[in-house]
Amino acid sequence: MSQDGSGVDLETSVGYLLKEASSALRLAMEEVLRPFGMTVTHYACLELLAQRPGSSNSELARGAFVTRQSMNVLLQALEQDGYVTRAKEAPVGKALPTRLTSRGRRSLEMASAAVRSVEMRMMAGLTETERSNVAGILRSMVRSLRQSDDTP
Amino acid sequence: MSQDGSGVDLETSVGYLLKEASSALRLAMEEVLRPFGMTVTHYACLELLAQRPGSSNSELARGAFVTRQSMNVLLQALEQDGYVTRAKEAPVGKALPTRLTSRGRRSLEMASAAVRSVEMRMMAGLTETERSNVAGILRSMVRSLRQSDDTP
DNA sequence: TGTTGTATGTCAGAAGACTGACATGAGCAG
DNA sequence: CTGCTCATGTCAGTCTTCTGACATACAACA
Repeated sequence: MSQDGSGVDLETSVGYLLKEASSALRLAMEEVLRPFGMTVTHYACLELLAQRPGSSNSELARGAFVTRQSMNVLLQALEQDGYVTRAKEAPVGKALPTRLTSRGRRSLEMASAAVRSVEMRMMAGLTETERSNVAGILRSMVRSLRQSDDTP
Repeated sequence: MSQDGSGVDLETSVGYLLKEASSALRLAMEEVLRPFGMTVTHYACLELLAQRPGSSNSELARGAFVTRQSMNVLLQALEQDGYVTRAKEAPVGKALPTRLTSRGRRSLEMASAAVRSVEMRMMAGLTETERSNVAGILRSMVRSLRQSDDTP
């Protein structure tokens, strides 16, 4: 409708659509997490800790797709507010294992239900075949994008 | 592998995979745009203006998935650097039509080629059927997510 | 006419994330 | 053992984006 060969047609560009989808997802998640006073990264951190207890700051940062500096700031706040506990000494290296407190677990439980409802809504408009393909497609794109990304 | 019913399994969660994919795309785009001294939002703004000349600040903001306040800051910088021109008076309402300068067009041309190469790489790992399905899937997810999002 | 609602541009302050930098600890080659 | 590399934690400063707020402009309507 708007392209003649050069340039990127935003209407059909998968990159643009991907950005749009992630933006919509982010908005929807922020909306359901707001009642809990929780940001998306905040929630991601707790969810990661629930599935991988004892993760280090750097591991959590990678899992939440932020820098370890950003995750560090968040972890300090979460510890101060009693959602997580961090080992005072590193059992090995410098990595300090982090774990959820019972308060963190309770908080996560509610948030997780809210987030699940968003994901359900997101998948609701897809056909059965689409639903079974989407994960593989996204994983393939990630793999391709990282091809010559971390090999400079 | 890690879930028993409650919680969100990050390994298979489409929401998480979507976030991961958009993060990878963002990183890859930042990498190819850095040589041009251009951020992703910066590029998105120019690309939007190329396809929809005369767009207003608010229209550009919606197209780039940021707030109009953020886009306003960017536009002021772009105008000062000579990439765009903004009408001094609104022909109708308050919206100030914005257009690319020749410098902006030249700058976009190079950036656009770089971004296209990233998108090509992203699609490279997909099968023919996946390639023809991905746009529809993303659009469906966006539509579902916005269902009761802007109807509070 | 004037009132109400919606959309826009813009300023100011706050929050979140990033880059840069430094020190520490582990692993490995020599 | 020593030097090198890599990963980690953390502090500091900066940047980008967001939220909040206000004024303006048009449209719809009583």
